[in-house]
Amino acid sequence: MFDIRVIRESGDKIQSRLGDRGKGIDWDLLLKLDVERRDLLTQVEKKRHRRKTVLSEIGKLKCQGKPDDTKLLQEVEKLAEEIRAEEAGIKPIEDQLNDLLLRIPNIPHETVPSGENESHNEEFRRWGTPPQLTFSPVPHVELGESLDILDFKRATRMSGSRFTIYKGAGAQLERALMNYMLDLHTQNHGYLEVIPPYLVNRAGMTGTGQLPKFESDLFYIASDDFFLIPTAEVSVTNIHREEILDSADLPLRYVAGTPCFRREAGSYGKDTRGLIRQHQFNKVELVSFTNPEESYDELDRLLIDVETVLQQLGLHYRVVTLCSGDMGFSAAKTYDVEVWMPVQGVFREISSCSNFEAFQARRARIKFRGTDGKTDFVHTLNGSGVAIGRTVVAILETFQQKDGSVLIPKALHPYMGGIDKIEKR
RNA sequence: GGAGAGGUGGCCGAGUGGUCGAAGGCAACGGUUUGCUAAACCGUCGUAGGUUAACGCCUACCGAGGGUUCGAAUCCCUCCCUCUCCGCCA
Repeated sequence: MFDIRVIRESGDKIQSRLGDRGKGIDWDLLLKLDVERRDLLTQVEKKRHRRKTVLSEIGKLKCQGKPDDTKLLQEVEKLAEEIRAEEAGIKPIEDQLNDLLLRIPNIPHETVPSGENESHNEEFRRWGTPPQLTFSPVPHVELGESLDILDFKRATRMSGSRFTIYKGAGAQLERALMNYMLDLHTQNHGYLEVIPPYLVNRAGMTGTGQLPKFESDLFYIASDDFFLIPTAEVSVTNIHREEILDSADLPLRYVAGTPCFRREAGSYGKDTRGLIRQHQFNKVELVSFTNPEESYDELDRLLIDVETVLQQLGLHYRVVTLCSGDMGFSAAKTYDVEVWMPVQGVFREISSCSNFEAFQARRARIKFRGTDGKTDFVHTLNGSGVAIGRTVVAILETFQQKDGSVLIPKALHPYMGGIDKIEKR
């Protein structure tokens, strides 16, 4: 979200930096509403001031036991009426202005490549090599079913498409990954583990940028006006909503392993089979709150923390810098980490690490107090560290053996109760 | 779900109709004093919006929204939240 004052002063600059992302925004209307609002506000405030003055005069007379001054009473009554009418005129203007502001996406950082879609993303670095298999790899769906660790059919029966039952070693693998990642980030990388709510209210969803624009992507509980979180980013970032943090406490780093719920509206026909795109999936999420001048260092750090997971698991991946057109609404800069999927022979997103700068902080009113006593908005960042379901896919497909079994990466052994291989039961 | 109590500045806490954006305390910050620390003393010390070149000035906010009144932190209504007891439940 942008400060209307900044748009007022340097709207042209913002417009040009937004580029294609700023298409469809009515800048003239924005500025017109801003002027209208301030004019009306000035008028009302003058009248309120006059009213206050008159009221205190009336009060003084009362206290002195003097008779009422009808002239003053009349003036106050007239002012009250005018104020009420003018205030009523301001409200819709403010609402409209606010709604427009909430629908402007964040400005890409200057280091973000410009481009319309993912074909313009830039590879930033690459780690490892694709596994050299002596046979043609089996897709994780068939592998999971033949090992009896994934059950898509029965899940569909009770919940529809894009749901899965994990069974036996499959469930254990999912749980092992979650615990391994949480331990890594808390013990080695200094994040504080939290288990946040999975249901949040409208204000929370607006704070991180899901609302008002992307309501159709969310599962909604109408009876209580709750939304299911599409990512722990929402609840963890909202931990500090409407707070003023102490600059000395920054950066604040949190990690949460939670289920995520996404309607996947508009993705019909995409990744319909398997674990890749689910309505419910588990993810370990990293969230940082930093001082503004430190946020890009923090993004680098966050990215490395995420990459450590894949390196320890021995999964081939690459990091891409998203171009302006492929970035999410709230992000100023995003690195996607893409893991190698041997069956499809492509890299698939397994983590997304973003710096939102002050975009979310402004919406959620998360500030810090500097040593000079002044307050300013923090910068927020987050990254998946990493998506569990897709990690399961990568492990199954990368470490599968000719006999249909799957080797478990060493890093997970302590979490798998001594098993180092998943075999048919 | 039922009954009751309550929501005031970073925290504690006073304030039941006008002079209250709000006493007092704690914490914090600046200063004086001082081997150091501590203590004492003085001062500063909420958020947001508008306006100004700036100092500043103005407006709003005592959970949220309405209402009563010339006037509301204070009275009334609705909602939200917290706490206690009961019910239910893991």
